[in-house]
Amino acid sequence: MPEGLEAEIWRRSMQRLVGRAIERVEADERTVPDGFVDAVVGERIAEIGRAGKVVLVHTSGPSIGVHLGMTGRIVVDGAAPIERLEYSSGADRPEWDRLLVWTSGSRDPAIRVNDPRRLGRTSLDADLRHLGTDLLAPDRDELEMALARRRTALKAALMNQVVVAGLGNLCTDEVLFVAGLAPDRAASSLEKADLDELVSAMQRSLPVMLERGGSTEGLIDPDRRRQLGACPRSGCGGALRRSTIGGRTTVWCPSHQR
DNA sequence: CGGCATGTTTCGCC
DNA sequence: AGGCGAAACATGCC
Repeated sequence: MPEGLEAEIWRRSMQRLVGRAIERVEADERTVPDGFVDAVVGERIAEIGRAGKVVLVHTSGPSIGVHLGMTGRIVVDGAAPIERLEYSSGADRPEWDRLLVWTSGSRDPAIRVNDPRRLGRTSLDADLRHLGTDLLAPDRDELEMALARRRTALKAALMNQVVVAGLGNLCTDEVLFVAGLAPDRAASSLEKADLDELVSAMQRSLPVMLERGGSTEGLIDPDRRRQLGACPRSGCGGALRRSTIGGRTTVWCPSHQR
């Protein structure tokens, strides 16, 4: 579920936690660093941030980085900002809880990270300097330089967090679809006009998906990813295709993406 | 049962 | 040396 858009939704929903003190923490030792609990108990939550797909809980002590892997989600004060779990039943079983944070004056955990597949990780003061331009505020020149030095397919480059922080499989397919760029093009083959189109597509499509609820809310939605069928771009008349690019299932329209 | 899944890290090969 | 693709990781679901 989590790409940068989901992380942003959780970041916003966690603003209410600012100012509270962390009173108790339970963590799955396999998904947090050594000494994690002792390092954060007693600290006050100062600010909630985001870096790409990572939700950052800045405290009066260390900064906690929550990465949700493929299937993780965050429940805030007992309420889930994102209920829908596309690739699981949504059962939300207690044994899938990986991190529980209780704060002053709350009965439910203020933060509950639930992750069936356990590919998510929690970090302390992680070095985030290697991340590329953010998916919700793309810097055209930075993106141009990053893409120019890649020799992979365009899609693989965009999903690399060093190139763009926060883009995952679904958002990348959506952005390329809107931009009219083929995912299997060489990343370094983009011309000025292609770059403009790519940045514009990110600026137009990602905020809309964000407001609608996340990565599954684009034109290339989960139903189309399964069923394929006609290209949803008006006047295109092409047919969606499924390919493997950059090791990931890719849905695109060879008719208008070039 | 086989295959697939919104992600990252590791390994081996250029 | 550094970057790339495939495999590994871990678990649930169709």
